[in-house]
Amino acid sequence: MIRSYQKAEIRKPEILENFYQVLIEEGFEGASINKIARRMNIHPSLIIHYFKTKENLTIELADLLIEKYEAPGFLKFDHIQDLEQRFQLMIETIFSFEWSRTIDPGLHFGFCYLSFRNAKIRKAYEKMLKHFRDYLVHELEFYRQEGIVKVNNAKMAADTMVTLMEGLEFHAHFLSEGQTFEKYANYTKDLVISMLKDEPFSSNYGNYPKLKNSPKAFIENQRRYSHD
Amino acid sequence: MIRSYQKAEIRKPEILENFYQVLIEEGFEGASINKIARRMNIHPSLIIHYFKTKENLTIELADLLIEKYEAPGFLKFDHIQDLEQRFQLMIETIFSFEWSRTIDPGLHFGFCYLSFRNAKIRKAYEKMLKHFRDYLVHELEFYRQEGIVKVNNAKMAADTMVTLMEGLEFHAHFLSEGQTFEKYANYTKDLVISMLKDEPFSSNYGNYPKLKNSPKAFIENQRRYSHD
DNA sequence: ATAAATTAAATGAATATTCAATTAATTTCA
DNA sequence: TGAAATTAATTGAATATTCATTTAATTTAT
Repeated sequence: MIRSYQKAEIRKPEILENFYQVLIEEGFEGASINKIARRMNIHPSLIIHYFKTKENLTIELADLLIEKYEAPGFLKFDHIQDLEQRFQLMIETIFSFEWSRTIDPGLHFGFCYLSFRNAKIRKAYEKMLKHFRDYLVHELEFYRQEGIVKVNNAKMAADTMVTLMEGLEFHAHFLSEGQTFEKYANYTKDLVISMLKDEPFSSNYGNYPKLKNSPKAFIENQRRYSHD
Repeated sequence: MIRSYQKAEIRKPEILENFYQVLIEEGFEGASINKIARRMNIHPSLIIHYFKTKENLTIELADLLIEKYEAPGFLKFDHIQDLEQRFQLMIETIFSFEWSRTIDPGLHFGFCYLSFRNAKIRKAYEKMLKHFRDYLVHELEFYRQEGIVKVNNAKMAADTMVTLMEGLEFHAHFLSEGQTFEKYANYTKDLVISMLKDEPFSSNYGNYPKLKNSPKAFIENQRRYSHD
């Protein structure tokens, strides 16, 4: 066997990346240290050497994936002057297909489940969600001061936004019936906006001017902040 | 080893019940045929005899749990004359703690995850959710005719109700921060009602007259229909 | 007596993990 | 600068354990 030497700082993330791929292909039941090693042409014990136990490996992967959501750049819209537009881009972003696919949806549910059994994973997940929720609370309070929204309970509203964001994936998997992600996402956006603006639902339903090319808007925003 | 003979029709559900318990205690990774057998004081191969493979065992358990949700009695409110009250009891029921705990929440997420990897489980789950959604569509159309609600897209509204019901468990697990289930559930109910009645959210927020003793109301309704 | 229910015994494959040995890269010191 | 010492990366081989499953035998009920 030809050895290919790598520094730990290269090898460790490489192992995590391959673990991620094996998980997608084989699921949590099917993913084993041997399979990761085979895939990488390295010896299984090298994985143990770096992570000690499989549990650690799983936890470190969870942490890594969760970091993706906490990357702050995607959720900065300060460059947009018009506050109404800025607000809408935020809604557009967090209910976008691209945003929902930051990690593989199957794995996402897998880690959700694991968080019921592993305190560390649960904590990490919780922290990420609360971090996101607090960001939304902060934003909502800003938009309230500026007269864009009318929320009397920002925390509850933010909780609901997180929950609906989560629900979007649930719906896409179980209830979409072949319809586009966008269709139900738009409905959800309308509901959220009517909640935040305190207007009857029908006044938003279908009327809210969806940004054309929302993926592009999202990606553009991503590009904008990827180099700082 | 003392043998305890049971007919298949007794033994099979008994195995499923014990599998359910082992799953709660040990999770999907930890649950094995041996552990189920040990728990029951029977031989592992008896389980194989009845279910052939572990996969079948899992699928049959999923089917069984899903049936619980499809039991029609819990969702019949015809005995209430006042339509507004009847409508509210429906909302109260599907967003109640008791309803959400029809099955263990951890397992619920587990099966959700499994549905990404096993087509049969996914199908069963999907069928159950759609069945429930269609029930809601039917009810919403009735209440619309009676002037209780104002929905112009019953299917979307019903999808959202299912999604929010699902989201309630998600919230309870990750975002509740020790607060009661009811607190966020009430917020969700208000949101749903404002969506269905097409009123501004604030006109319902906190004002919707929550039925006192909602658990009792739920259990009462359960009792009422458990013997037919 | 026959079929159903149950166990016994054995299977092989896969599992995570341990420990010692080997090779390469890096640092030390002359 | 360049050999020697040290550390880091990697493999090899072996571990015990657990796993689902098979086949054959045995017990019980009808």
